[in-house]
Amino acid sequence: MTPTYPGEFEQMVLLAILRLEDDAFALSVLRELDKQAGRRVSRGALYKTLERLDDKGFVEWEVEEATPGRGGHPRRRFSVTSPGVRALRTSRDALHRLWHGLDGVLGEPNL
Amino acid sequence: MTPTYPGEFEQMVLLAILRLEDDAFALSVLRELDKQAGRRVSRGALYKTLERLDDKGFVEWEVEEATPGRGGHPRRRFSVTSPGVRALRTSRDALHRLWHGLDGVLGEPNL
DNA sequence: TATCGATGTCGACAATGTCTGCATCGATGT
DNA sequence: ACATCGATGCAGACATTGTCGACATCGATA
Repeated sequence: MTPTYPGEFEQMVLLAILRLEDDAFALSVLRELDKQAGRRVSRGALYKTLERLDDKGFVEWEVEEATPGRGGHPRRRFSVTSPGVRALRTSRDALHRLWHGLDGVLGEPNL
Repeated sequence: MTPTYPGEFEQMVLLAILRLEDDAFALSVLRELDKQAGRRVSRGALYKTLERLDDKGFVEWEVEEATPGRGGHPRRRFSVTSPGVRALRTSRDALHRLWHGLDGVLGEPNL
């Protein structure tokens, strides 16, 4: 069985969750993605991705314990599992190796 | 119009082509991908990706001027176009920003 | 009570990722 | 001559990801 790699967007979602730590609710992830990566997607797009990451065991979540007055569906706090972190490391390392030595062409990272 | 982002594998292919410089023929790209990123795919998979990158204007190619004795189809030498390099920079910067500060969780890059 | 805001879910469709099988055509072996 | 091999390339099919819009829920507030 050939391993299946996390897609481009899936990686970003995982990273956004890690950065948010205890504040990793879906909509915060959406904002973080926009802020850090300039990536804007609809909520539906994000939820689908989150669902797929859950299927792969890369994220898990718990419903938030009642926040005072908040209507609608209870929100879920996401977190990245160890396999998720491992997958992230693998992808990052592969890209690093390919980027290595190409600064002349790509220029320095623009943070 | 929402820009469409290069996928994970597309990025790797572009990077491999850049690294190979004058030796960027399809099968060399395949070897480079395996060597640097540990990513093995079939030839068909690569050609399809190359075709799509061409449609997007991220790569271009020229047929090789007769190499002494080489049967089969003439091979194509690929190169990344400026839009291709730009797209690569954009993706890289987005990832860098998301990675930034997560060394504690992800560990140092393993080159 | 009508709306609003923050959530979540569904179904559809587009874009990417990936494979297998087939075709081309020098070189080499028999 | 002929069968095969090796390095290429192409086409079809199908799986996985990426992405959206529309709809549902339910406190708070107008």
